[in-house]
This record gives sequence, C-alpha cells and structure tokens, in this order.
Amino acid sequence: MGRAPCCDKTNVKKGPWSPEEDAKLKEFIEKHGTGGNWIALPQKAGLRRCGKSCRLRWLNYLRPNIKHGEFSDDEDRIICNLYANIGSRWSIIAAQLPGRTDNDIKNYWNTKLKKKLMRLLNPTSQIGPQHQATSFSSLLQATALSPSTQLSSSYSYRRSNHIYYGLSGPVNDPTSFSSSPLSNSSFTSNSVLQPEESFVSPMQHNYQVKESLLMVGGEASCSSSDGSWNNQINHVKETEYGYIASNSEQSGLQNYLHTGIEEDHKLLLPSGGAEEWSHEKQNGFWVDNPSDYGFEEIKQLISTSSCNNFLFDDNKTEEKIMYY
DNA sequence: AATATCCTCAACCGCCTTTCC
DNA sequence: CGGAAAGGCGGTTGAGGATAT
Repeated sequence: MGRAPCCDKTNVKKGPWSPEEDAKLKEFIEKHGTGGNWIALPQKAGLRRCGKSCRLRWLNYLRPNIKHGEFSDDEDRIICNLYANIGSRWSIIAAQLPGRTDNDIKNYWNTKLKKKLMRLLNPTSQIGPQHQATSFSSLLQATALSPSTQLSSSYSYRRSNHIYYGLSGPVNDPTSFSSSPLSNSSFTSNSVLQPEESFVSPMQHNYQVKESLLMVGGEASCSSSDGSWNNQINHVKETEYGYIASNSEQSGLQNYLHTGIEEDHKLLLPSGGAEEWSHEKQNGFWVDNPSDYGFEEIKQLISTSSCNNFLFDDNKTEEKIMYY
C-alpha cells in the first residue's frame, strides 16, 4: 500500500496553466495569502488544480520579483562554484541568486551551463550525452572544484597552543570570486580551475596550513543579505556550527531558532546554551560579519571557547587573528 | 516546404523532512 | 511520542519551439 495522494488525481487539471488560472491564483494569493495551506488553497481560489501544482506555479512563475531571461556571468560563476561545493542543492543555490528559482537554475545547469563548463574544461573532447555526467564529475574531481579541496566560503582557523593556522584567500568562495577559477568576465579555459597551490596566500609562510581545515564545515555558506534566513539556518543546523550574529541580524534569526540571545553583538546560541555548542562534537563557530565586532571580543570568544574552529566572513579579521 | 532531430523549460512525480495534533 | 498531513526538494518527463537536413 503506497502513500495516499495529496489530492484527488481524477478531479484535478494537469498540464500547462492558462492565463485565467494564473490570474485566479495570483489574485487569490495577493488578496488572502496562501493561508499556510496549499492543499486547501485551490478549492478556495476556485481552481481545479492540485495544491502542490499551485505552490509550484506561484513560486516558479507568478510571485513578484521573479527574474526571467539570460543568466549573467556572475550568476554562472555563483552556480558553478556552489555546485562544486554543495552539489545539486538547487534551493540553496537559488537562495544566493535573488529572483531566480531553484527550478530555473536546475534547468539552466542541466541544459546549458554544464555543457558550457564541459567545453571549457575539455575543449577537444567530443563527449556523448551518455558519458557526460561521469566525465563532468571526474573533471570536477581532477580540479580545484573537487570535494577534496572544497572549502566553506570563509576563513578557517584552528586553535592549537595559541597558534592559528590559516588557510587564506577566498578559496572557492561561492559568493566572492576574486580568486575564483571562473573569475573573468567571460569563461576562458586558461583561467578555469586553478591548481591547489594557488590557494596559498602571501601570508602563508608564517603559518602552517593544515589540510584538516579543509574539512571544516564542508558546506558552502549562505549570505544573509538576501534575507534567506530559512536556508541559512538549515545550513547552520546541518553543519552543527554555532552562529554568531550582530544585533541587526538577530531579529531575522529569532524566527527560526530558539535562542539565548544576549545584548549587543553577543553569541547567538541554541536552547542548549554555550556549553552544548562548545561540546567537542561541535564543528565550530560561524562568525558572520566579523567587522561588526570588536577585535578584543573575537579574541575573547576564541580564548574562552573550547571550540577549535571558527569561520570568519572577511579577510580583515583573518589578518588580525593571524597576528594575534 | 516537409520532416526529423534537438533543445528548452514548465510541470509532474515521488521521496524525504517538517509540522501539527 | 507517534502518526498523519503538508511542505519542500531534486530528478525526470514531455510538449512545443527552434534548427538542421
């Protein structure tokens, strides 16, 4: 016995939406909202559609500020970098591209961008469709976009006898591409996928680069700038990172976490409190917008925490911590 | 001009996760 | 706490338009 269907399949219309249906759905949602119940919505709106179908139509096509049309080079780069870091998690990727939907990005990747990248990575080969997926993943693996060199989008430090090991530079940073393999305004094959050595920063000679740091996080980060708190919090939960946010961000976060928020740029902690998040199973702390904090505050945080890994969101902090 | 083939993308399907009771 | 319902997501499909022959 399988799962019960979400609606009466014999009584719902399928296939492309007519302009009339679009208008009905749009008008209803603009007037009443979704009411938090997509399943009940079509009946209320007078539509013979499955609730899921309505949801999809709204999210992918009808809701305001949807961007249609060509993807920019910047968008290409973001997609490529995020795909290399987190794979086909389209909703997370979409959260980084305001106005784009996960469906859009998925289609674009599967039909165009993957081929575009394949051509750049391997301009001479004629790869048939049946081999494309395998070849593509092996190409990714053979390059800086491979999982073995992937890194979270920020700067990682491991505390060990008061020495901070730094892996510098925005390595594979999906949202900041100053050293990105795809950083030119148009794709050029000679700029694609730098060798691992190129990740070494000028400051590196002072500090030992620990390969284990590459494992910190294991996820691309999400910026809060587009207000995509939901995905961001999922990310934080998934990676078991504590999250340190400034006041301005806390109101958004509050909606999603049960927190122990303290005043003025203090730790934002889950209900278990600091001890729970300092437990050794905790991967580390994510420090968003570290420039919002005093350096002393960050120093204190590091020295009082039993946690070894911190992710910072900018390289000014990286530099300071290096010399600390 | 007719036909075949390819390409795009909206929409569906089914599974997993989250929320609610 | 467990089960059901709903939400959310990623993979896949197929209609229709574009292009090649």
